[in-house]
Amino acid sequence: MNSPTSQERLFSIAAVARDTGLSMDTLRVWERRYGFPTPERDVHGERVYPAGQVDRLRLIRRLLDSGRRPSQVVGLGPDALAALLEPEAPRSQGPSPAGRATEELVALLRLHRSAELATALNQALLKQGLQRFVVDAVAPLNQEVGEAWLRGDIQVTEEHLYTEQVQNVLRRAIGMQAASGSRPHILLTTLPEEQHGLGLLMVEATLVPEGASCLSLGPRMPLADIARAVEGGDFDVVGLSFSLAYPARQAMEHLAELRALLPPTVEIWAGGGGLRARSRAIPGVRIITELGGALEALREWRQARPDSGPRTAHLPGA
Amino acid sequence: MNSPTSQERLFSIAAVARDTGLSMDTLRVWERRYGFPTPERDVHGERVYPAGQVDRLRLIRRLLDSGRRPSQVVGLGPDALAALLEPEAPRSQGPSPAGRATEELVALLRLHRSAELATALNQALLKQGLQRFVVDAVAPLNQEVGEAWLRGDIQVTEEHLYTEQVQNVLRRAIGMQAASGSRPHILLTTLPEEQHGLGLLMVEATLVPEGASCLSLGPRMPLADIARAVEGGDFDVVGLSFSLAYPARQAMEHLAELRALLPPTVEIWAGGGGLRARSRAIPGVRIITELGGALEALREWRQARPDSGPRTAHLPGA
DNA sequence: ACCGGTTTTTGTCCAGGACAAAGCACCTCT
DNA sequence: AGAGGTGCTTTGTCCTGGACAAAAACCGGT
Repeated sequence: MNSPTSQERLFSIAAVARDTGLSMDTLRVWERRYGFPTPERDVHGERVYPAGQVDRLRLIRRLLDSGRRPSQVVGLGPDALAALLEPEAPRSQGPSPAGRATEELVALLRLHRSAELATALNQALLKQGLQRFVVDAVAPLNQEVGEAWLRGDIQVTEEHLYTEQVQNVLRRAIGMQAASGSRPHILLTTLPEEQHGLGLLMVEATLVPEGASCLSLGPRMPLADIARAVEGGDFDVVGLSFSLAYPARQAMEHLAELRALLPPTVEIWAGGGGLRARSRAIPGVRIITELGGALEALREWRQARPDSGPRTAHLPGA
Repeated sequence: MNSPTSQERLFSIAAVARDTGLSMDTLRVWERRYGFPTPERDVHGERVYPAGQVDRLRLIRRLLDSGRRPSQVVGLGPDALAALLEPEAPRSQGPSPAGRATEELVALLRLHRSAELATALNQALLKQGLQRFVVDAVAPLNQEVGEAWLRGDIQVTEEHLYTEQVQNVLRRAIGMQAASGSRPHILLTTLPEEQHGLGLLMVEATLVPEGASCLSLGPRMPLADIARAVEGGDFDVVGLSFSLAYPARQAMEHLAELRALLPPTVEIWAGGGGLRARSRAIPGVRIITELGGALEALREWRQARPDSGPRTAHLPGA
């Protein structure tokens, strides 16, 4: 009860791993190789990290996520780290990457303005309609929030608040759409190491108005269970979302694995920022690089099976 | 493409850890101590688990969750494991613990009946009203689903589906309630190791109709960030939810830690199945053992500050 | 029957080594 | 000059086998 702020708090290696997203192995090997972090030891000889080093590790994590390599940044002092993080912003200096509306919404991302944020989101939804709302409002907001978080302009709490509010709006809107039962039947989920579930809702919000039957299982579904669900479920498509934070290498690997588990008649659509077109394509897996691509995939699927959907094409010609 | 089913699939230790919830350390130490699992080795000498052993590990995990100890069950053959899992059911043989309505809902928990499930949930909500819906329908359903999952009656996908649907219903209902802005201001979240976010929504759904201003940050918020949010946020209460799956020991520990971080004027309300009244109370932390307790806490808070809420008491007498 | 102390069980952490996959620079061939 | 291969460096993950503390189970005494 003395002075909780003055005496710096200490964290176990497991706690640090949780808070930073770095594995315990990585933390130990960095210490060995780069001389940072330099945890103290408790009575039992176990690593104990002061809060300052944890913060520094978080900065490093941000730099890694934005493309740097560990040898460049681990072991840099706090000031040097800050200097590296700053120049990120002006790289797209001209007209702000997101529209003005987006910026105004970001400004509402403070805890005491949550109600206003909800109102603004709902208004945008009403004005634009669900699909355009997702593409024109939520998607750029997502990106902006992500970047702001990378820069440290936004607190964890505010990022969570944002996620919650958008989720509320999207879920309500999706619920409004009557379940059509028409084809294709799409199973939506993410792989187990995915952290963010928002992308899933965005896809669902895009597809449901088109009359597709989406069944969302939420995030973090083991591969084997996806396969089992598809076996007994009469699905045409499995849709997967990969956020930017997704461990890049594993994505393709797991997709290939899943492809092997599913019957070839079931398509796999995979999308999201975590799938930059780095690797070559996997046969039988459709990579969707932007939100609109989901609509395109849907259209093509229906064209290939003209007997399925109730309202396949709007115009006979185009 | 030969025969994907005949040749058993192989999993890396990391994959098994993800799928079973056991840590890699635990998997290795079990192998050393109990002689199970017995993974093969790949070209590089790394452990490689056949699918059969992974399934067996999942069974073991269930038994551990239901109270057994590793020495009893690790190393048991598949048949012995199944025998142990079976007798769980008839223990509450009489009138089914959950009402009939609950059982009917559980029966809808199949992937191809998701629409019916949603409809049934919504009907129940309309009939009972939000608060009673949470207490009388969702809470027993939660428990029933949890038990069914433990017994293996329910697939992972179905459990996720349930969570998604209930979330949809609750979020919509909560959104309907106009934000009152009146006291108390409650910050709702869970600690980082919490897996389930449903409890949070249930609390919110209970409190919002009473005119409390709830701000939910969703699950998995680091302690430090909770403290930072409260500092600048004008909150009266921090509400935390602990599911049954929460690592029991750490709960009290972390609550004490959080209590030290927050100003003493801010109350902490903690509830959920993860807090069996095992340990002694922490001063300044209110442990809420059942859902109704949240309402009670709210009432007492307002009684202690008669000037705050707009509609504190309904009747002057009782 | 309950309670305090002792023993067993069990998960986590440690050190330090090894290696493959990814990234990167350089070089060659068309 | 660009496409593509080759070799070096970086980096995260996995390995072994040991140690130990917290929790659970046990046990004997009142």
